[in-house]
Amino acid sequence: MPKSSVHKLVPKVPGVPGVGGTRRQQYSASTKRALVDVAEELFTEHGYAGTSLDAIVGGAEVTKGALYHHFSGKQALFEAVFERVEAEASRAIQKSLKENRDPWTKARAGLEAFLVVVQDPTYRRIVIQEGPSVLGYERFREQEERSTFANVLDIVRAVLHAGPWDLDEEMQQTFARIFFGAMSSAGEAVAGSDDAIAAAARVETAIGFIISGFQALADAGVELPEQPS
Amino acid sequence: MPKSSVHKLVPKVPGVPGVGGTRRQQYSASTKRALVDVAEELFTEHGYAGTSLDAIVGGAEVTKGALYHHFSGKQALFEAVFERVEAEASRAIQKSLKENRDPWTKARAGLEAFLVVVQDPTYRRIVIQEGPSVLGYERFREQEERSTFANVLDIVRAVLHAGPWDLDEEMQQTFARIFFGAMSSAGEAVAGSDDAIAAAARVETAIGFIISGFQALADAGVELPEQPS
DNA sequence: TCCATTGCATACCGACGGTACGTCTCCGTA
DNA sequence: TACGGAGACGTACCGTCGGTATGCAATGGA
Repeated sequence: MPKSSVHKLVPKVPGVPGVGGTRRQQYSASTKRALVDVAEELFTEHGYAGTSLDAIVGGAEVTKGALYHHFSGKQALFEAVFERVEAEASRAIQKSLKENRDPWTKARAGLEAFLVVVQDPTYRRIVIQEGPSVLGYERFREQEERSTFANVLDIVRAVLHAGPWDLDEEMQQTFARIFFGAMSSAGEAVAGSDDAIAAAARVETAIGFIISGFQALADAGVELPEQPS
Repeated sequence: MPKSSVHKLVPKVPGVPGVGGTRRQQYSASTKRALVDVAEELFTEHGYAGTSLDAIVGGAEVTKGALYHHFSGKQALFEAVFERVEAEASRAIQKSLKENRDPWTKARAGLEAFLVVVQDPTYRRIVIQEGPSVLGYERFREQEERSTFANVLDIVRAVLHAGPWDLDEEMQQTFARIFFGAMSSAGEAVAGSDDAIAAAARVETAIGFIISGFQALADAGVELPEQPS
């Protein structure tokens, strides 16, 4: 029963042609999306190792032939899921950033958005929990670098620029790394808490306090210690 | 050739008896340690999924029978490795903490020790990279809670206590989580950097700056914002 | 000396990731 | 309209690996 391709069940709609390439291409893209959809669901629920390819292709009502036609293997399929989840998270954060202009409030808005994202079970499982292990830390870092981490870097740049400090690129990256890790870990604490709302409030208070420390140093005109180069 | 037990090759030393139980117990403990040793090495090098039990028992010169006699399965073996790596890291950090008394310098010493630990490839791979995925986040958190994280919590308590703030338990935990995540992420940046020494220096500068922010707020007598409870 | 227990070795099973190959359908071209 | 090729799968199969069942020999207490 699940052995027949879903495409044959979808009749052609003659009135709406050519919006996404030929019919073949549309069908192909549809099965590919179905595979990623099911994989995202199962990976989130049972983890990477706990999800068999048979279960994925069964859920998508195709066979392994289809899977290996679109992806080079299980890891590549996971990577596709990973990228989609990451991209969506990044978009959500960027959206909240555009609504603010002042660096300090922008930072707080970004923090709030990140805390929402990190409570999504899919993001937690796919990106935070399984990501480093499945992709390896190198590929994981590369992916993060141009999505969620990029957002944090933007915020940090803005905040640092608001102070009297003139930091080189690497120092900005270091600060961004630190805050990114802080927020990831804090997000985990929030997501794992019994009362997520209260936990999120505590995190916002704590990081807000740290930011206040920055502001205090900025107002006092405190310089960074000398960098041995 | 690797099928014969190593124990038979070790003759009894009659002059040194009873320091670790009977001969049987000594042999048993020896093979168990050999398994954990080899597992730690292979897990570090090839990861959890990339390491087969055959490779482990081959390296330890025993068979799967021995492995399954001592451990309930692959995951249990990993857990044994994990605990040992974590315990050693925790010990290293605690040692550096005892050498300092002032909270602020204690914090900086702890940071320095942590940055050293996190550069150990074994710790990175076993604890940070594979830990959450293999153990699941719940068990991972439980383990961290009573080892490395406990150290960070101690430091944070000391620093917070040095200020004019009176924070409840949960708020202290929140701050500790934040700093723990910050240092983990920073450690990753250090370990993955081309010039680890320079990167470590940048991290120390950055976190030192954050701590300075705390000190500034403490000197100014700034209170934490109201907590909605 | 006896024998139950411990500590392992051996043989084997099922599941899973991956591959080889066959087949059907669509689409451009003559 | 006929057709040939390529894309998009389906099917059967293989090797590996985690885990299990069972046997056996050494050990050490009685």
